[in-house]
Amino acid sequence: MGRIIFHIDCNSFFASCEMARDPSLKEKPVVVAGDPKERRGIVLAANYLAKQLGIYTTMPLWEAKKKCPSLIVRKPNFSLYRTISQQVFALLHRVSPLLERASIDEGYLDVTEMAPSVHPLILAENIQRDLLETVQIPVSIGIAPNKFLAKMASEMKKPLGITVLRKRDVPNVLWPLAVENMHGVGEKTAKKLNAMGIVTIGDLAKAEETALQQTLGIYGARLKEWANGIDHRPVDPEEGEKRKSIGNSTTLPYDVTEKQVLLDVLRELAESVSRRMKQKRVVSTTVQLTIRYHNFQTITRSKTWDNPFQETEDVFRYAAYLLKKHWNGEPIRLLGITALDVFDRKEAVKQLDLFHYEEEAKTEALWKTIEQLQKKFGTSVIQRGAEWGKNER
DNA sequence: TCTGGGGTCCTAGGACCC
DNA sequence: TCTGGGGTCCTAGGACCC
Repeated sequence: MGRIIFHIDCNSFFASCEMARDPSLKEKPVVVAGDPKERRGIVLAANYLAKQLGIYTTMPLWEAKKKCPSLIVRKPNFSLYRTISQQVFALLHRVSPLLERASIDEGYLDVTEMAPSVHPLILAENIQRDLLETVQIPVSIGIAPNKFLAKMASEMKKPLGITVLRKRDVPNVLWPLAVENMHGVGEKTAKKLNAMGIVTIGDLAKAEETALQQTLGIYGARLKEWANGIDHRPVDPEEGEKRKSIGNSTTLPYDVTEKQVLLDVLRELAESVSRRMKQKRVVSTTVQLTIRYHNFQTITRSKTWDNPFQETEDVFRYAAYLLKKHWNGEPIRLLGITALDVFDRKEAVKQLDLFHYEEEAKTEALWKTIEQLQKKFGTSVIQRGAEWGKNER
């Protein structure tokens, strides 16, 4: 039995959020971008009017303004985006709890079980209309038998598109596309594939597996499967919720060499990471420090400690240790702190308890052995529970 | 006038243990 | 007086995505 998977993708999400909050922006070209004075002047999101003028995400803001002098620029407001994202997912969750969050603005829904009672196309139209009416967020929806095809389908019609992609459509629809249009193929992989003579998704689908394996490793085999429309990954609600790391980084307003300034920045980052860890009720044993130098060379250095931590003071101390140890003294453009492999605080308590019990069990076993030896040889040199101080004197 | 900030997954080498 | 092979953990970095 085939599955029916939806991929729901919010169109120009940050820009849509700004327009939802301020409807006067609707007929105007809008981007969300940071402050160029703080060296954060790149486009994070562009609405469709701005996109029509050739403006795209990651474009430097000055370039976008050159293309459109009347461009409206909004500072990013992440708490607004998180709030609206929650509203979007709350609505999707009411459709079905088989919902996996893939990022702040996209998710997968497994509606296989609903198919007998409602036609998928009607369902998709309802979802799209509800989201537009209740939270003013336009979405595109891809409908397909698996996650990969659903993702590819949602990309095909924007904004407010609904696209069905069946397995049998793959040769006609997917294979003619350039390989870099495929989800999972970035700049580097595209270059490698092109060098092997693989230009289209169709070429990839028919490529020889051993050759792929050689240049791309295990990833090559997966890409080939996807290119053939095969993807067995389940829609897993848990997967989207569990965090594996929590980090914060910041580009500094100028390249910094003063140690005290760097430590002040680290403290602020540590506070933020610690606060977020507490919110999520997780702890970690590994801190990673990211340093981006003035020339954009970026290094990461990490260290694992014995005891789980969560407090600002610990995060800061560990990050400062890494900075002291690894900074080569050159001007720094960006600093970041990440708590890696976070886990539930309750697990940490359990682990500590287990450790405790284990140690106790070992001690207990040792005493039993000693008691047995004493029985056997009839001496009692060692007394259980003896007060060592007294005995020694 | 260059190039944000939040993540995930995979690889690979060395240490260490058995 | 020559040097196996598997498993796990730690660390660093690359690629990708939104």
